Amino acid sequence: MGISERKTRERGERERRIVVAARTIAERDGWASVTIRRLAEEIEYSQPVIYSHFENRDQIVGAVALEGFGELAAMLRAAIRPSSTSKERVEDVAAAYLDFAFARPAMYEAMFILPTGLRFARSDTPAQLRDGFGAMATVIAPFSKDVDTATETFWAALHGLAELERHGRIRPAFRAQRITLIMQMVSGQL
Amino acid sequence: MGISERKTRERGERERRIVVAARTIAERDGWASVTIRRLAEEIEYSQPVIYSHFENRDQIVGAVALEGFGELAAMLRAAIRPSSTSKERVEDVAAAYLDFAFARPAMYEAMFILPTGLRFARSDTPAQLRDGFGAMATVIAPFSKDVDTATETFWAALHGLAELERHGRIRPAFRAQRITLIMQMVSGQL
DNA sequence: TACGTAATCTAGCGTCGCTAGTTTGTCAAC
DNA sequence: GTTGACAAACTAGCGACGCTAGATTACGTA
Repeated sequence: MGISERKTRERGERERRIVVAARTIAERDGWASVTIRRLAEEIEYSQPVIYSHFENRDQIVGAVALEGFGELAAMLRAAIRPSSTSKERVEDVAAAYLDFAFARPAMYEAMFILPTGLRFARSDTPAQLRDGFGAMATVIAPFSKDVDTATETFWAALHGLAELERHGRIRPAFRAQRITLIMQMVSGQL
Repeated sequence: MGISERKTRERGERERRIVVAARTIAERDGWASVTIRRLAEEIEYSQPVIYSHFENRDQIVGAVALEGFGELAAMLRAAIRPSSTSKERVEDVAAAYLDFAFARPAMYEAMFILPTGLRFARSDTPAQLRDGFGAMATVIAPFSKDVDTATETFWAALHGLAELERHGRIRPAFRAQRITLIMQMVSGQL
């Protein structure tokens, strides 16, 4: 009988609609506007139905963030062109990272600022969470013996640049120069 | 007549008590526990009194954050020892910055994560907000022609390290190695 | 057709930020 | 000393939040 399969499928589709609604509202009106009541209205079910899909609001943010990590990883990988030099690759990945952060501020917030219940560096950590790191590690590898530490530092530098610029605390006009300095850290020379 | 002076003074003291209470509660129970109701109870006045001192909750967070910027600046300046080499100074300031972030997570959150209504890079920007940057610029200056950009990048790297480690996304055990890499960025050689 | 379970809903609890409207306190003029 | 005006502080409550207990409806199975 395909009945229970249909139910499972419909349930999955409804969950998707919740996540899509959360993301859409967040990107248009900010995360403060993503309320359980509003999501329930959006999917045309009552509020408790939301809680049959997610334990709490944070987990909904987490579901959106997980999508974001997948998309960030894809963007970083896409930025790596085979024809580039090793240095250009690092530069391109850095630029792609910041582009992502500024083009999708709500998504970036879900991924790095808001509580999400996501667990990093564990055995059950989803692939999306590892993949972005992997993309960065790929371009960092040629420059470092301790790739993990170098990648962590590279990532941190990019994250800091994204956050401080997003909050208006460093000058947007000098973004390229700052990336150049990051390059210097990675490559060990200018 | 000293009556109005007394009133002004008492009003100022009450405002201090609000800020101190907010900070104390935040450091003990997190910012979510800092509610207007709780602050009112703490200072033994009704809730509207809080709003005669601050426009809204964000401004209270901002007042605490402002204190934090002053204290961070002081800690960074204290980390600069006259006997150190230029490189050691950068290293000491970096370590002091991260120490601050990890020792006072609630304060760091108020300063860099939460909405505060504070305005940076403006004519009316308070001295505290500029001073931490100044301390970093002091130790960066010997290594760079464009001190502002280099300091921004240094600051961003430290902020990123603090945030990613605070959220458990990079390995605490490798903090020193990451600082070494930041040094490399600053000094242009290992 | 009757039943038991699963799915969904209504209604509401406790809490939040914030504020309208009222009461209380204080000081100056008569 | 009484009265009136203004400032200070209070009570009470609005609308919204996350979340949930308990009632109701829909539906596959016997």
